[in-house]
Amino acid sequence: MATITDVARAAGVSPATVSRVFNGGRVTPERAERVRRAAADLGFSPNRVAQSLRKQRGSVIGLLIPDIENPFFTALARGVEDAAQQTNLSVVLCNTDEDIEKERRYLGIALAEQMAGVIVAAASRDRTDLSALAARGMPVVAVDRRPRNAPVDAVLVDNQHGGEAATEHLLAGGYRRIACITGPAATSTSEERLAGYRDVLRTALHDGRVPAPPTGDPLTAWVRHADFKVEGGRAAMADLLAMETPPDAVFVANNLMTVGALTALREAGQTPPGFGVLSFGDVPWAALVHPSLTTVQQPSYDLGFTAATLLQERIGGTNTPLRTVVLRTALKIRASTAGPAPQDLAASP
Amino acid sequence: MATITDVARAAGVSPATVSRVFNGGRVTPERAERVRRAAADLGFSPNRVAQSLRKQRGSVIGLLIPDIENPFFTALARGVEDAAQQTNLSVVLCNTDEDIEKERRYLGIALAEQMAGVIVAAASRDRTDLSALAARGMPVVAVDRRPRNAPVDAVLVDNQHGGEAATEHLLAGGYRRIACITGPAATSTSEERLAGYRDVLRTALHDGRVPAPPTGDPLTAWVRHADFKVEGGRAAMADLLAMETPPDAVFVANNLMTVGALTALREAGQTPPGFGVLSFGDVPWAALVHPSLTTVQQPSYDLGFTAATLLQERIGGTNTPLRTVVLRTALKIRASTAGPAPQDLAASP
DNA sequence: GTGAAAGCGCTAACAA
DNA sequence: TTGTTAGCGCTTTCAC
Repeated sequence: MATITDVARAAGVSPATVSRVFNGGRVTPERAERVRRAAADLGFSPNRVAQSLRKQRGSVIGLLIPDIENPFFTALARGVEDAAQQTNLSVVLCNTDEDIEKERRYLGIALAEQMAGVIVAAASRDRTDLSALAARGMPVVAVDRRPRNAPVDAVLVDNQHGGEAATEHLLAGGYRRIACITGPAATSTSEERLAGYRDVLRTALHDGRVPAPPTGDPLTAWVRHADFKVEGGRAAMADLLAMETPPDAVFVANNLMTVGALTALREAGQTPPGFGVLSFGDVPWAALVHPSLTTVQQPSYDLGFTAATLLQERIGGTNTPLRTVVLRTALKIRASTAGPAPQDLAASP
Repeated sequence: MATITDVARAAGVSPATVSRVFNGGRVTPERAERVRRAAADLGFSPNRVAQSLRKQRGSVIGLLIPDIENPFFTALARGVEDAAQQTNLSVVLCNTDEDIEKERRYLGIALAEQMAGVIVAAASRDRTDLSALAARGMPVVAVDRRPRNAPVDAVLVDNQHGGEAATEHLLAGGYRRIACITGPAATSTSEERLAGYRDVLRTALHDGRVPAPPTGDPLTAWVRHADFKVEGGRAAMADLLAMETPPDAVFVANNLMTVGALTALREAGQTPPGFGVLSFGDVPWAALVHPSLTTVQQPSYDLGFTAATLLQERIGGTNTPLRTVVLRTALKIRASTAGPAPQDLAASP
């Protein structure tokens, strides 16, 4: 592998000059040309490791996501990658598996590899610790999920609003016993979507538009926390269906749990829209699901693209105050929430 | 950030001793303990960039895959990651997008970052160029797809056999006009799966078990090449259905194209098993697809795990001759190939 | 505009 | 077993 010194010798200049040619320093055109030719001849390409060591900063950005098998995050990753192309930073994808320990390890690696910056969808709102990076002055952008008390830029969606819109829509469709399957309580997105659900439901209960469940806190009885995975969604839905007074619709807080919930419904012989189903986030290959699913659409790609853009600004040295960008979701109405089955309507008082 | 020199000073030893403590050199227990304590106090963790520069080899392995949005590859990636944990190498995921140029860039980065090794699912059988890595002595393992003439270890599945089993099964189910939607001709997996289809079909034509299509080469008439993506599968299926004598079953060479093909079938008012559908590779969230799909199951996770294991052996310095590991696929029979509709049976002579 | 020289943090060869 | 020393390939003063 040719080094900068080899090129310098071949071009009859000093290594410093070669470096300048490749980094936009001032060099007379004639010598620059000689250097470039020599470099091409030798197949030289600068050693990024040496560059990183010397500059105390690499040209890789780390992207920490909790579930590489969730299409939401792969779309987000694509957004990050596309944005990163612009500055020829490369992206390292790290799958944290919703595991705080794995996440901690990867953050350590980011530090040890002197990465240029990190984009993180935090495994936990409270336990994700970004302080070491901050201390080192490494730029960090939080994406999708907001870690508490971390002094970082953030790119999020309007989760609460999405949760509200979803629940309103189910109410408007005639459903009266609306359940919610949300994610881990330690995740900001879970809680915000749930909060949206609760706010709308509270009002509806107050108005008398909706009956209270026979037992328990009406804002809790039909709520289940799961793990954002398919199997978790299935189990939660099965649990809801086994209740004495089961719900007649469900708002599911992410795409994979919706897949699980639909499976459980089918096993129980229920189908939308007789039983209403609304998913936060598009279900992958939803075209194959019948009936088509009403969803709160997430701008997953843009989430990634925006985060990478902000990060690159910081890496470039921007000193603006911390920014939080909130991207809009949109309710996409399809068939799965068209209204409860007639017998259900008759049965409700 | 504390350096090895800081730790050395704090512990009253030389930097070399500190290095030895962290790399398994011989150090008296007492001093080793002092070093460890000092390191802990200072929050020291070795600078991986400096390590890489000095050792001329990093602790990152590159994984180049053609489509990060395909669950087959994300499962494979998980396998790689899990295997890599064992030697605490980290994995950089690079999405080449089936684009030979992007792939070339990433291979260059692998070199410039002095990665420990590379696992690659080649974008092209003929045009993927691994020679620069070979020249540099960087270990490489090909996974899923075999690049031609590259002197590297490979981990593959028995594509041809899978294609044969699939076609046999459709024949046995009573389908008589079996189409094949395969991937790009430049990809080894496409061609091998197609070869399996053709071999079985050729025999069946010869035996007279199957009628030749009215026009064209019987081994080509019902074959379509697409791009391994959903939309490509949809278009290919639509094209097949528009034929004067359309097929009555299809063998689709990958999971995403199957999603597309199913969409096209639905649009045309056809449903399995009346129209037989068999997918090479599991369709994501297949549980939601009705009827359930017969598939050639791929060991995607193991593909990745095995590849990473081989790679790590090479990185460790194994000098065994080149190995090709072929993993078995398994035909998983479900409902989508249960046999053609009665009227079709009646109609065929 | 150019080159000489120092040094980023670490490890490996050698000497003690 | 331990320390000293050199150097991985690059960028960046600093002097010219």
